[in-house]
Amino acid sequence: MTSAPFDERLEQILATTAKVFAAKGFHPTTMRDLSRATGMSLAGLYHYIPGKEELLYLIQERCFQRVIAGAASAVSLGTSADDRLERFIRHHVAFFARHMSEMKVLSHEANSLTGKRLADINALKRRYFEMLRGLTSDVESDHAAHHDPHVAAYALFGMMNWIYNWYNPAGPLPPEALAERFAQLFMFGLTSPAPSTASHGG
Amino acid sequence: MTSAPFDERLEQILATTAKVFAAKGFHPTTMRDLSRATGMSLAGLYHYIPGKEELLYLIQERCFQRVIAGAASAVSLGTSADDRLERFIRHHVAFFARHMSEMKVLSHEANSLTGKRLADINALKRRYFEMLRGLTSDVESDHAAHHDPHVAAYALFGMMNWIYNWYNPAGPLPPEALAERFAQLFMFGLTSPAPSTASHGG
Amino acid sequence: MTSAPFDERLEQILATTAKVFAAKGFHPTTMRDLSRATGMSLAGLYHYIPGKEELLYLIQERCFQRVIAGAASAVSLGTSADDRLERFIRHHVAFFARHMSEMKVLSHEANSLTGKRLADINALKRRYFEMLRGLTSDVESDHAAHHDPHVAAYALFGMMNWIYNWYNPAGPLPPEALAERFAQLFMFGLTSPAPSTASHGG
Amino acid sequence: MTSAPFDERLEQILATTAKVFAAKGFHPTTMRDLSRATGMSLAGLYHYIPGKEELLYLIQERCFQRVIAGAASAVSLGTSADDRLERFIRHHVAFFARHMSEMKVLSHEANSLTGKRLADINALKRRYFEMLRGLTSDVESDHAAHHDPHVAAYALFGMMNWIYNWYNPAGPLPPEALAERFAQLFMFGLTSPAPSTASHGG
DNA sequence: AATGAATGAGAGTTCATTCAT
DNA sequence: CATGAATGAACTCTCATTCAT
Repeated sequence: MTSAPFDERLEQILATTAKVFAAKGFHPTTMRDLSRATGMSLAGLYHYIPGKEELLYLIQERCFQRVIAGAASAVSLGTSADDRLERFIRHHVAFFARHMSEMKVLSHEANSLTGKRLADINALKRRYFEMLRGLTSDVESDHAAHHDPHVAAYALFGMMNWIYNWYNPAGPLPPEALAERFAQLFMFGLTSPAPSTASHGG
Repeated sequence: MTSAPFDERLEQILATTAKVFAAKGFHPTTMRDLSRATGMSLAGLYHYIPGKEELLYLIQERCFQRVIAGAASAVSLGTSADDRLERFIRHHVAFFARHMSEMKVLSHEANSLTGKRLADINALKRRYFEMLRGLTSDVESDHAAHHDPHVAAYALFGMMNWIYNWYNPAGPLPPEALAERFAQLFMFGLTSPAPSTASHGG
Repeated sequence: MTSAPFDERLEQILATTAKVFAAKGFHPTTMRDLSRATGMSLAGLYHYIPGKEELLYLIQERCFQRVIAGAASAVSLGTSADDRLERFIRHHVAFFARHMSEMKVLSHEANSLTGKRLADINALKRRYFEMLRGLTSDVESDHAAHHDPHVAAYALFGMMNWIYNWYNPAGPLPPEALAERFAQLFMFGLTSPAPSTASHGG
Repeated sequence: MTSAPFDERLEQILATTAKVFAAKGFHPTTMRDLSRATGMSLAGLYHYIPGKEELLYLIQERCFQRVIAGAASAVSLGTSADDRLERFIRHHVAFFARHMSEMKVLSHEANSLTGKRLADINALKRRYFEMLRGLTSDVESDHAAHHDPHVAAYALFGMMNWIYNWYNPAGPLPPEALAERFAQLFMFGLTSPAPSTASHGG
């Protein structure tokens, strides 16, 4: 049983494709690039997917389903509004760091899909966004800080999604530290003092 | 002498092109799209620019020069580190709102250039980034909040540049209000209370 | 032993293929179309035939052998030149109506074969044509109507073979009636009166 | 003024294309074949037409418009039903002989178009068919030969359109003689005596 | 200054066919 | 006997760009 079953092979293709899309962008990437990167023939790729756009769709769809599920699970363990928001942030950043290519493709190629595929992904995006908006809204309520909560949610997403432009998960700043910094920045702002290390234990 | 001079015509072309690039993306936009949008013949366009990539370069280069100059001028009026940072934010958001297309092209097509053109733009980007990093660094110093300041700068840029994904400057939230909210969020965090309206007048 | 023997299976394939070729044309039909239509896998088809062109060849070859044999047998019962010609016409039209797909493929895809296969089919075509030419020639001799007899034969074939463009055997005009009308038209022309119904009985 | 204007060039392309389509068939013909046959680059062709199917459409549409106009004009000179029908036949055959390629493409590629283009051509085809059906109907009335007149019209079209399968206009039988023979066959049948040669001179 | 015409290179996709299992 | 997987070759069409006028 040397030949991998269909799904496994498709998974390989999607993983490789995500890397190439992340590196070159969806439009500049040619099917021939993907053929080369996957080691398959051009026609062979079409055995697994009906076209280039479907590749992008599959990458985005799977990735979104996973972040959404992961976030839901992470948030469910929270004990307070603040705690839940922080868990959301930690999860998002950690997931992004672990799936850089896919998440970059999700963030950067948001409008490279068309028609029904675009609509599908946008529906997922809305779900994910609403999740975060609920959390920021709750935090603001708790702190009697009443603002338009969708602005805060978008601000946070911007902060977090922008990282594909600069962050290297293998660099000196580990994802957990980045997540914590983001959480602190977003909750308490730039002017808040660095939390004492002890505060974690107490 | 009904025909506009060269530079004026080029300006028109760049403005129109920025809109089309913003709407469709750089790669999906064809020279024929630009020919149609500008009302010029395809060959006519080539009298003003040597190629499609140069259009992108010119849009990005001019736009960057202007934000940088504008930011420098805005910041120079600041009376404290906090004030200077807030002025930077206000300026960036206001500029973005006034030049949505160009700024989206700047943010989204950061890697659509190649070679020397890319290097040129990246140099400008670095200058602009360093400007903000200096400001966040100063604010942190003032507040004895010592963190890696480039993370904060990137976070703020992410927050602000992400707006091309959701913000409508002509909608209910005017750019000034958005800028203020961003400034407050970034400086004091989500948990800080809404500033009293009186603070505006006083 | 539920699986049909090789020849039976081949027959099914040819019958299905003829329908698809008739409906879509030889060139636009893909092997995948045939795989779908026959319910077999793509590779499975290749167990029965060496390629797409062979399918067309087999359909044409068998069909031609049958019309030729049928025509010979029908004509052999004739009692006069006129009678023999009429029998040929009746047989051709009836056969066409009973094997619409195959006959359309024969008529319409006459030049979709290449090389030896084309030559083979053309030889059969010539044989069939010569048969009819002999008959029209005899009729003309009998009526002292001397013309180039191959023109008449081609005219009649045109009249009869064209029916795949318009005739529906399941419609109001049954094949026998069509054949009779063609026979009358061809023998006596448009201006001849309709034969009295009585003439059939007497 | 060495370069031919757009329309003239398009005309050349259509003429050449008709020949190639007639020789190889629409589907087997590749755009590269047409590029070679016209002496233009592949991309150059697309300056004149939006795609391969449009070439087929234009060839069929123009050809149909011309036969229809020519037939109408020819028929209008007729002095009796018989005369008008004969004129129609003569015109059709002569036109076919003069425009063999286009007429073969019209006859043989009747269903290679799709969608609106197909509908358009089918509308023209109906018009032309109705023209002939009116004529055969009138002739039958005059001769008190009452049959379903559309069968006769289809028979005649079959007779005439089939010629692309065998007739060579440059061969021993000139188009006028072929037309006359068809007219005689169709009006009076195979059994009618050859018209006296004198009738030609007098 | 401006353009219609033209093109080389390459894009995504399809196809008939093969082969290991 | 049957098939999923795979592929080389080729297809239609598009693109950024050039050039004669």
